[in-house]
Amino acid sequence: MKTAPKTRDIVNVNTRERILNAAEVLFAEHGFERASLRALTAEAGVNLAAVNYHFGSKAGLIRAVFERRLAPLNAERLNELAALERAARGGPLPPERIIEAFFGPVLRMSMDRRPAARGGSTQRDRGAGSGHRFIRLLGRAHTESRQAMRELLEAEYVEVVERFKAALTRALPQVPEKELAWRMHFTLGAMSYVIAGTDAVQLSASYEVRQSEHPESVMKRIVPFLVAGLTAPLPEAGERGAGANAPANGRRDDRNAERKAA
Amino acid sequence: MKTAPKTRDIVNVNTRERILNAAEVLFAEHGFERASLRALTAEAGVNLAAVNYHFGSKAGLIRAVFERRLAPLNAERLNELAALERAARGGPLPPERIIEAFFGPVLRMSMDRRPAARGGSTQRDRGAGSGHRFIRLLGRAHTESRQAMRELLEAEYVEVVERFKAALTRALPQVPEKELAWRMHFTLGAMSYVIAGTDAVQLSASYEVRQSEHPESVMKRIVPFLVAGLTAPLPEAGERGAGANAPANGRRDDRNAERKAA
DNA sequence: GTATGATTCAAACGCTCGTTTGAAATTCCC
DNA sequence: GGGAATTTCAAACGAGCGTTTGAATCATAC
Repeated sequence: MKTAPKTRDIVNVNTRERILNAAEVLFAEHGFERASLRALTAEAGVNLAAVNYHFGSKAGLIRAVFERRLAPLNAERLNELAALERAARGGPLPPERIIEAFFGPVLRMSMDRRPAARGGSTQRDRGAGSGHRFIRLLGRAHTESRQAMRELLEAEYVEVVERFKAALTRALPQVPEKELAWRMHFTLGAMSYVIAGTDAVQLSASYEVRQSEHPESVMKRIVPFLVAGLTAPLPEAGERGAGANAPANGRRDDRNAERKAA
Repeated sequence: MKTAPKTRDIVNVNTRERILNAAEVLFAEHGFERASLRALTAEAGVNLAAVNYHFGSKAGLIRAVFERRLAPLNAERLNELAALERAARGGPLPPERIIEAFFGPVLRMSMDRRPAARGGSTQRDRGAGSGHRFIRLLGRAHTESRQAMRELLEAEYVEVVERFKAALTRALPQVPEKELAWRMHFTLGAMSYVIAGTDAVQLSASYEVRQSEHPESVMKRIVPFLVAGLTAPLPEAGERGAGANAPANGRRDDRNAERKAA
């Protein structure tokens, strides 16, 4: 067909990477099941059998797609957290810094719109950057329910989750461990939803909201939201608290009112 | 095979409902793609062709599964909201009541563990209640990216979203419309993640957290979290507020840049 | 009882999928 | 330059999918 890779580019793009790049695109676009190896290898301009030759199976390919990007991403998260802790000299970190260290690398990667890895996209170039594509894929993976996918992500995430949980525990000593686990769960949900970009309920009229918003502005919006949630008054304590009836002014400088609970 | 439905039960369970019930189970368990009509009709104890006879196609079946439950669910949401507004006599509602009106019906439905609809589950009875099953399915649908699914949900949700958005706008007048749209987006993300029950990153050690937790206690935890987020200090305004300790480096002083909105 | 319409059934159709195969092409190394 | 290893290729395999078909069965009204 349109395979012109007889004459290799100056920078020879090997088959493995072409497959990985095409897989990122198509998995993000159609999901893991619906993206067929035939469509995928056509997009990459390689032979159908190449996937099984290089990755053993489709499942192996999926694993490789994640390993290629998730490891550096999580390493960056840990780096940022370590830098914060170094700067804090043993003191607790501000929760917003922790959130930023976790979410920032993802958002920054989602801004990465350089052409894929090593001059890859030979076929029709989709313009979208490799990072951006992977982040969409990652969001999808977060809400995936297949056992294999869960295990794959869990393995990659285990250290990151441990470290960030510890940091948050120190940053929010007034929040009991169980409560904090739940709040991290809510936090992860909000984040996943955002990076997945698949708001099934497009908020109707305000649909345009998400369109063409810059990642930095997303960060500016989500961090206060999550920090407020993480530091919210504890549920079991007293009244329903928060901005309850006397609502309006989101001010709530009663911040450390949440003294309750050990 | 094990099909004994020659002798109908006293309460005749018609084929349509048996299919819908089995579809709920298997779609929730394996997803829409992976759950085949063959497995589904076997579970229901009906003939393979019955799906196409009664629902036209697999897509028609999916649509029917949602319509059967989503319409009543959203009607209940609107009812609760209307009751709140009646009680408030024109005044703004407390945000936590609005959250509860939106999330409550879902959580309550997830507690519904009565046997399916009309004595349905003839095959091996899975014990799980029909409501519970559907909610898991709904959570999955929320993170689904297929165009048809998005449109289906959007159609069912459009009125609910409009009404709740209006209520929140009135309850939180200090939050600009665009900011509120984003915060609703985050809110929906946290909710979807919870009801989907597919936390890919199981928070490792605290994995047991989500296990066997009662819905009411989930509600008690998530409502303060979300209300705090919805009423958080605005990002462009003044300090990062919240529980921010003081210190740390990353201070960005460009604060009130961005004077946007209405 | 018999005609009529609705429903169920076993079987097959056409298609796409992931994977395998064995030969051809290419690359590598001496 | 030649032999071995690696990589690519066209083709096919076998399985599973959603759907269709046409006859058998059932329910209902005369």
